[in-house]
Amino acid sequence: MSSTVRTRFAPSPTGYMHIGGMRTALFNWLWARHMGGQFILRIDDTDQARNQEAALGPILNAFRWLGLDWDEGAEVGGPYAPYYQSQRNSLYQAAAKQLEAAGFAYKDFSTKDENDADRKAAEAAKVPYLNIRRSLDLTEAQKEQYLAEGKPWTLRLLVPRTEKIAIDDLIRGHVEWDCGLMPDPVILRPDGSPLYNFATVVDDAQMQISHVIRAEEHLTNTAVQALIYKALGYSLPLFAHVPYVAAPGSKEKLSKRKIEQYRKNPQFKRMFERGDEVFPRLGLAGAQGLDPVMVEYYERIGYLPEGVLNALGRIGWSLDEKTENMSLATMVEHFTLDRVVKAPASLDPDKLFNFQGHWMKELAIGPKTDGCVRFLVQAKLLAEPVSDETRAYVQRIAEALGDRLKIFSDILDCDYFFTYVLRTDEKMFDKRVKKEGVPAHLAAFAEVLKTVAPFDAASIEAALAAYCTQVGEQTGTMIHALRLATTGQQAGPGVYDCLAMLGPDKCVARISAAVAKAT
RNA sequence: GGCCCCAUCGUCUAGUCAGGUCCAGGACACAGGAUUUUCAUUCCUGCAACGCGGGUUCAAAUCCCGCUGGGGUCACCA
Repeated sequence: MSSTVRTRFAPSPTGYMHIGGMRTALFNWLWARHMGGQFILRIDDTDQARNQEAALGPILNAFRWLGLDWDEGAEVGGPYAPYYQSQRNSLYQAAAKQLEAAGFAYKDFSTKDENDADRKAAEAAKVPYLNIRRSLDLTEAQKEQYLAEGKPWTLRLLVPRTEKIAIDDLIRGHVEWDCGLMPDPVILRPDGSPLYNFATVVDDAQMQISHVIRAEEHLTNTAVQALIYKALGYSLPLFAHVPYVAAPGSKEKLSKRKIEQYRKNPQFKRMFERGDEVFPRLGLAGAQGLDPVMVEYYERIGYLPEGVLNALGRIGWSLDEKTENMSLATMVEHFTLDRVVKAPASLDPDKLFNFQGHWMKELAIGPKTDGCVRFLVQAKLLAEPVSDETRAYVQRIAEALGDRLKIFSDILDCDYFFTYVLRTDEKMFDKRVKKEGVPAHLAAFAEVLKTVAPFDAASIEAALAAYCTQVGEQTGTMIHALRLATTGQQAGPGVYDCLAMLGPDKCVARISAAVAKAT
């Protein structure tokens, strides 16, 4: 048995990679890798001229970002090239010819209008629609004449209406359809171009795909496809229909079309809001239209591939009864189709964020610093080229930030380390700085700071403790006041770390400015 | 509406195929507490589910039937 596992993902170039589609792709990739087989990335661009590079770029980029490589397919080629449906027309034509010659397909001269009318009539009569096979009654002479006249025709598969067709799905089990209820599907348009259900079968068969792992929404298509496999004389691949990914807190398929509605989704809301906050600062306002349905959103806002992958892997699949945090390698090692659930699962932004936090915590300081630098540069808080000294500074901030940095764009909240803006949250300012005795203490402590050496967290802490003891002021009061005066924030890394990183000059200047404002 | 699929805490899930160890386990979220003179982390505690009704059985979340509910799909889109 030459049973190497070959799976594929076949996106059509839509200009973005859908997060749900990515999950399906991941399962395909995982299964291929788990079994030591091949993963193929084919491009289903049979449709329109909406296509090509601009529309495909984000999709390939999503795979690269997540580290999901493909053995054959777009850009890399392979033994069954080409991997773009738009370039495989001769294959479809040959297969169509074969079907027609064998009597499994026929030319249908009916027009779309006629078919629509038939469909409406069936609907009105409350009977299932079946296309009326008028063209089958045509004599050879009539057909010749139509052809000579150039009357347009489509090629339809002749469905064996007395039969049943069944598959044994790896996830859903035995599923059966009554062919008597199936209209003859069009497999070739009047212009000769193939339709999805036909092209897919020709490609999957020719490319020796062993497991067709795809979203459940294709389950119904499988009946037609199975018929085409049989008519073409191919044996069926194994099918595995995974549940689709639903919108947060719902059972409805996550859809790009419902984006506006998702803005109000309580769980999605935070993601949108963070995006609205961050993307403009990164120079990504408006046009890009980044939203959490797209994989690109996560990359741009600073998620780690590990976080996204981990979350995706836990939508509809589990390793066992308790493992949550999984690397790609772990998933490859344990992934099996029989542990994929049958019911749709919704994307959980909270859980995704939690996985992200876990992997960010695991990330070594080097790459973490690189990520921060990248975002700081993009937000123009740092200018390129970034010197070693600056990089070291960012690293100190990243270290001080510790677990507070969840996604890379969080570093933008620390802009006070790079620029000075005295935030004017008046209420907080009044409460912490413009408070009886505090401005005077701040001014006095600023003088103390000038003499602290070395200017590190420990020395500053000792100096403040000594000062507070001496003047009989609460340390807490001073800590809050100092934080607000120097960073404008109420929360963040330890205040002594902040002061140390800022350095004596900036500390003194900012404290003076705050004191001036308060008096 | 026809066809098809699905049904365990708010959410992701374990358990269902091989009925008992499940008055249902883990995680996220949420609430409370401890640590941290901030925030984050960490730790502890709490909240919370087998859709309903029949069967089969000594025993059902697990098997069978029905109902209800949810969803997918019905193109000369993919």
